[in-house]
Amino acid sequence: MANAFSMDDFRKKLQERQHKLTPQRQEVLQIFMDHPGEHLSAEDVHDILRESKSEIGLATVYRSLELLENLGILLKMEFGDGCSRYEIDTTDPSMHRHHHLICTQCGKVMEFEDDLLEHLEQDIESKSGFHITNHEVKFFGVCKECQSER
Amino acid sequence: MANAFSMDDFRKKLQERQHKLTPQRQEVLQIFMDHPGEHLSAEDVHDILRESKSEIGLATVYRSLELLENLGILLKMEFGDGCSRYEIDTTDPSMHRHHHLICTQCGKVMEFEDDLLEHLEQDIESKSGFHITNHEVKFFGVCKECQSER
DNA sequence: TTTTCTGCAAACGATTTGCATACAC
DNA sequence: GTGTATGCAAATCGTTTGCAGAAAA
Repeated sequence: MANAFSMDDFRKKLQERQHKLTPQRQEVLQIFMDHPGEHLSAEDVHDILRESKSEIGLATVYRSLELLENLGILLKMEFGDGCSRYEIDTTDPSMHRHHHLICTQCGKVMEFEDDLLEHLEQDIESKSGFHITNHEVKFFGVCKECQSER
Repeated sequence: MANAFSMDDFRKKLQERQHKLTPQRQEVLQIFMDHPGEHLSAEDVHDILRESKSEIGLATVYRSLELLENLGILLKMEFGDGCSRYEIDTTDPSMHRHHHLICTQCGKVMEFEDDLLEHLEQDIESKSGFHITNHEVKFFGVCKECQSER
């Protein structure tokens, strides 16, 4: 089980780079642990924090998200709605990245696991000399629910 | 050859929706026809127009791009550099969409043809009930040139 | 104590919009 | 002529940054 991520791991990663473990950073990370499978924007995080208890400056939220991304804890992604969204990076070397299905009617984002792209990556690397480090796949369409509504 | 796109097709599409064929719109489309394989932002288009001859308001460029996208003539895409980019939509039912290889060092964007995703789409549709209308695949990595520079 | 954070407000860059004028039809 | 488009400048929205005070280490 490579991804039982804990606050302790977080502390360690911070120390390695002489960063400090602040309550704000803990709270931001905690939100992502409490909302698995969601794709939260900076505003989302800020709102959730406000609702629960602790007000954190929006700028601090942005800075925390950037830090968490640099530490490899969060993944940053864009769904075309004008803001960046994040989720915990559950990638481990033996796992396959998941793809996103984005409903163009209700905006819902679903996830889909697949490993078909492994072959494609190898093919691309050998044909183009490009060294691939990451990929991002988005499918746009209409979800089941929106299809049944008329 | 389904994609010999012409200004006449453009005129027709505009008329269908009671839009007008203005010189500005023609020039914007012409730029994309003159720059195949490039992924131009609104600023890029505006700069090219300025360099060549005709100054067009930036707002008009944005409005033209949006219109061309709605008419299905341009495809809008994001490469994570903070702005939307466009290229002529060369999709036709018998062709496969191309993917993008984005070099995270020099920012270069290359294209890659593949049809592996056809199977994946069918798989997703049958498993999830999601009706896929489009997809977008990006590979991030380091291009051949950047690899050889140290 | 020293260095790194936070919060605020101001700055930013891409994109959008209101409105008066200009132009395609 | 009539309705749509343009150009400009102002507004907007997400995100970033400068700086002084606060808090980890």
